[in-house]
Amino acid sequence: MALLRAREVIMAHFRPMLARHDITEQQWRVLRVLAETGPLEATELANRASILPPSLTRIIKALEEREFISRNKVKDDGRRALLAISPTGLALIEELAPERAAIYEAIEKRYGAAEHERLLDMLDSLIQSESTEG
Amino acid sequence: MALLRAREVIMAHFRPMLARHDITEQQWRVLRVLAETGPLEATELANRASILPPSLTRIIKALEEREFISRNKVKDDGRRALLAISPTGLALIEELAPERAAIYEAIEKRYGAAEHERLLDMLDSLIQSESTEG
DNA sequence: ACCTTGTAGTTAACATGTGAATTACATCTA
DNA sequence: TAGATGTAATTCACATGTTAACTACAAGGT
Repeated sequence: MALLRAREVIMAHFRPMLARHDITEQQWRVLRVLAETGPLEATELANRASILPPSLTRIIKALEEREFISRNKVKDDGRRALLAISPTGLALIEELAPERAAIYEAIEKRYGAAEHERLLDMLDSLIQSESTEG
Repeated sequence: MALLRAREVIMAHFRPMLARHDITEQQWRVLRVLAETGPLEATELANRASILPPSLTRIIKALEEREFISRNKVKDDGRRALLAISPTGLALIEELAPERAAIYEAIEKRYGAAEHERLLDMLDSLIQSESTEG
């Protein structure tokens, strides 16, 4: 599957950066979503980060232990909890942001910025066509 | 990551089929490669199926126990072994082939055959541009 | 022959993917 | 208000992804 291979070669560029800071790709995704979107409940966070609930439970636990995120129970509903990125977590994201941008720029330079954008559009279109009609 | 989501929505169509026959996506990929290419050594098989060696070791073990594949040591080199699909495994692949084709046709119908092909070309191009210069 | 280096596979340890079952809580309804 | 149903999150069991370490064998050099 071409999608699988494409994802591999792209992520290969980011792994060294993530390894240096001792976080996984998924933990990074969770932190980025929280940094960009603000506090979220677990279900919404799982959707936005494309992570399944069981995985998210474990990731939250790990990130909480390292104090990258905090959780506050929602009043009036004992099931839900609001997850928010902490100052420490936010600092990490911001520290990685320039490197992340540089890596994407390098990819665009090799592959072509226009091609890159067109590819993203096509992928979004594919996702839409499949997820709506199902 | 758009690549991740795209892969998810595509694979979602195949999962019910695979679950019915009690094989995983990766096991299916291994069997397909062996069916299409003929007997291979583990390293080559891992590359073609985009599976890492440790995973392949486990998958081979599982497929061997179910007698979907066979392994024969290579003469003159005690490290290598030739992996080949068995008649049982081949029968499974051939049984699934029509359904697989139908699913891809349905996707092309929704998404557009030309778009589909263009997307594959772009992905291959991306893979090339990253894996060669890396 | 011995030692070094390289290669093919495997094992280990930990994180995530995936589906099913379970818990805790909400809500609805009789 | 008790019971049925629905929802959010977790837990369980197993398969894979990922890196590092390790074993087994091969090839070369001394």
